[in-house]
Amino acid sequence: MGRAPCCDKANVKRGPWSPEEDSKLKSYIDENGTGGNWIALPQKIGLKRCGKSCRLRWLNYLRPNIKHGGFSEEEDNIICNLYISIGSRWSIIAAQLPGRTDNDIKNYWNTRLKKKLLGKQRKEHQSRRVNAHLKQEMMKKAGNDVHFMMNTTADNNNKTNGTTHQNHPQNLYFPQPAPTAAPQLDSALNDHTSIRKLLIKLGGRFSDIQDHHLQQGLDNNKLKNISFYTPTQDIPSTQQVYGGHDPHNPSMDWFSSSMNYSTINTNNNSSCADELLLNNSYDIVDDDGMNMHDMLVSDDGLNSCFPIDHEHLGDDDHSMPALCRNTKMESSSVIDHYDQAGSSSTELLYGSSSMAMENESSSSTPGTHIDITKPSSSGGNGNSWVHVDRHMRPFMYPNTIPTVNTTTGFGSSQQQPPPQQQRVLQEYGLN
DNA sequence: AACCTTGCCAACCGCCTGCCT
DNA sequence: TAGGCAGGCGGTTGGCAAGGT
Repeated sequence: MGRAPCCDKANVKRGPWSPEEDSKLKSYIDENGTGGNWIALPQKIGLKRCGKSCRLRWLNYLRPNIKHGGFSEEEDNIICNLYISIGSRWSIIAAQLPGRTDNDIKNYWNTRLKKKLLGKQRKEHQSRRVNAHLKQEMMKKAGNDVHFMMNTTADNNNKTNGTTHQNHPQNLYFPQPAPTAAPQLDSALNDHTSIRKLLIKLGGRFSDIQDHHLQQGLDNNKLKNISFYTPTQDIPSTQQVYGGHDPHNPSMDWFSSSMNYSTINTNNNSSCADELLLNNSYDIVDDDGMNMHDMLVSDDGLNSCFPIDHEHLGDDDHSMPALCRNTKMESSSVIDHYDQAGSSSTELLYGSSSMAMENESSSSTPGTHIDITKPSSSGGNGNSWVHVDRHMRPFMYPNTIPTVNTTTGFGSSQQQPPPQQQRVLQEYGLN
């Protein structure tokens, strides 16, 4: 036996609201408020509507300062960012967008934004496949013994600085061709996963990184120590942004709206920890110029990681670090190294003693190279180059944004969000 | 012109949560 | 402490409009 209905459905009107009904409801609430009882309200007004229906009508359409349609790019970004972090918690998302209702955002996401993003993803996917194909073709032509970048320490000082680092690393060696191949989405990916993968490429980060890596075959147990931290400094004062940080329950990750490859001042004597700016993400590009994925450097220098997207790697790239955990970005740190299957294999020594930084004479030269020395039992030097480019500092979310009460609509700046929402806001550091 | 498809979105449904008695 | 009730919320539906055939 189900729950009793909240009202007598036989005696209530359903369907679209008439202007008269709207007028009655609005004028009554303007004068009297709801009286804290939506169920009783329609009887007071003489409306043959369910109390819940009245509440919804008020919240979604009649209350002041409601905006409909015309979502801005910034709002899109915020919605995407929050969706990545907390999923379909529309009321929470709506609370961060003044004038927007959860219903509006939900509809907008389901009908437009999701498709818009998937459309972008198709283009990216298509472009990536063409790039990979071109790379293989070029490698065949060049021969296996030819390297695009020399990786011996002796060569480092002789390199011409900055000549290959000006733009996005994916463009360094392989010009971006016009897409010609038919788009092919990975049929194994469901809608949500596709969006998440796309949003990673757009600069977002998932809090539930376990899910992401599990999809790539990594052992969940190996990921327990990974933490992402939300930056807390250098918040742009003019940008309306939101967010939070809970090191034990990481949630609000970053969303970098664009790339900006900045300088990492490097010299042979400095440690990597000094040079890789904390709270920034970096592209990791292998020595073939292929973008492997992003690296995140946390605010305490710990728990950096290299979530490598194997989809971008060629067959010969699987020996590159798939994931590095508990990494302190300084001298002689050891990075756990997992292969694509998630098995712990070798460790990478990552520190200034084994790190030969490309000699960059000018601080305005974007990018740097970091030599990751792979220790071997024979003591040999298994150098391989990764290219590190700094992303633009992502916009971050201070905890100072007043919560808009979408649930009552009254005196929104005065009232607290309902308990459920308060709890979730607190959980995600949005209160 | 008629029919069909698609997109959009207002409104509803039903479950969950928290408050009150 | 348990049960009832109302609020809150996310998923889903249904109707309308626009576009396509």
